[in-house]
Amino acid sequence: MKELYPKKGRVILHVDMNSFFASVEMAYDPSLKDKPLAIAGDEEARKGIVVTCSYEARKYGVKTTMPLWEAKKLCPHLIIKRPNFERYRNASMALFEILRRYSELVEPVSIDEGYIDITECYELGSPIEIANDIQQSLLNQLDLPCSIGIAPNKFLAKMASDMKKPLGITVLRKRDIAEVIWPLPTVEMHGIGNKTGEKLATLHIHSIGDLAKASDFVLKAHLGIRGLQLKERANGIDTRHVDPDAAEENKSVGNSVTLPKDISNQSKLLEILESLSESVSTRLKKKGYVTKNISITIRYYNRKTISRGKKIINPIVESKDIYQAAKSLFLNNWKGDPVRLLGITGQDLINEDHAYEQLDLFSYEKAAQKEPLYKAIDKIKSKYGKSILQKGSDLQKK
DNA sequence: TCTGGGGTCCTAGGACCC
DNA sequence: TCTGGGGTCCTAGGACCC
Repeated sequence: MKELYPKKGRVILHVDMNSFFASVEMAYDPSLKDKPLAIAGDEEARKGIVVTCSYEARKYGVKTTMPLWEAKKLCPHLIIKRPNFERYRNASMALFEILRRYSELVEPVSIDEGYIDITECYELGSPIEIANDIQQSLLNQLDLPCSIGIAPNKFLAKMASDMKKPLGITVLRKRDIAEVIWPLPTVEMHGIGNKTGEKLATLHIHSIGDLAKASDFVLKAHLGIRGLQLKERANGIDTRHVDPDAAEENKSVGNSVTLPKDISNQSKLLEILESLSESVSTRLKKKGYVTKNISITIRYYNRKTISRGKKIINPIVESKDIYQAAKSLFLNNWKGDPVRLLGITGQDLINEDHAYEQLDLFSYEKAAQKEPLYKAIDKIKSKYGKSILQKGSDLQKK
């Protein structure tokens, strides 16, 4: 790893697709081009918020997360489409394939953005030429527009890609920071949201420049170590590497639904938990995980939201086991108030190939202490299937 | 007329142990 | 007649991002 990152400076690109979902829809149906388009859920089912919208729609003031009724008021002829995530995932895979033609060091960050380390790609041209080439390729081959930031590190590349949209290419050097970045309000900074912005304002820190010069002591006291990190970023310092494997591993897999109407009926709520268990189970299996921690989320009629979770000794993945855990969490914590949203998340994920190692250490020994060996094995067999039994018989030999 | 769904990371506080 | 000071693990919640 070290030889990949010698002392000399890096050249990092941040590629950020422009209004990605809307652009994908336009690529599928060119008649939508140059029209005000919003991707949004079903209003009747209380999912009517704008997920993404075209630049044409933005001219009317339509914005992401805006309720649909408000967007329609601003732009009465707004075209509305339901999200089609399979389409977006396919487009996403295609675009990262294109990016990997330029460098192996591609790190997807989300469905529509990623970093590329092109430090070693001098034979492909200058950084600006490479960025241009990437932008044109995505446009010609996928009909998808993007903005690209070019900088010596991830943070500055990210800030740079935000500066010109759509179809921008922006170079941000260390020496430009004071002029370009420092005058911006703190909330413009990646990593600072409204809450932190407000907090900083009470400390008389309004611009990114204020943050860059703020006292370590004050930042540490009010924001913890995160405050010191933000200050470093504000000074253009960011030592994170572009890691192609970063997005490979999941830390959690969850599903949630906002209900079309608030529900107080227990058996209906349990039915919903059951179907959520199935989708979480399916997704865990598809990704090859088992989980050691199930948590549920309950959002009430008044939007008050709680989460309750518990560790599970024996990793699980079957939907009936997930449902079992979710159901008991729910019954132990729900007091009968109308529910707006339910969710189930599996955390503490383990690759299924490693799951039996965990079994060896925990359930197997524990079960064996309390009951005859054959019974313990039966139990494990019924829970985890034959593949585990084979590992179990290996154990027996020892 | 309200405010989706998928995640990650961090932290505070309690339990527990030495 | 007073109750230290670590460390770790776990849970719940908050902030942030796309």
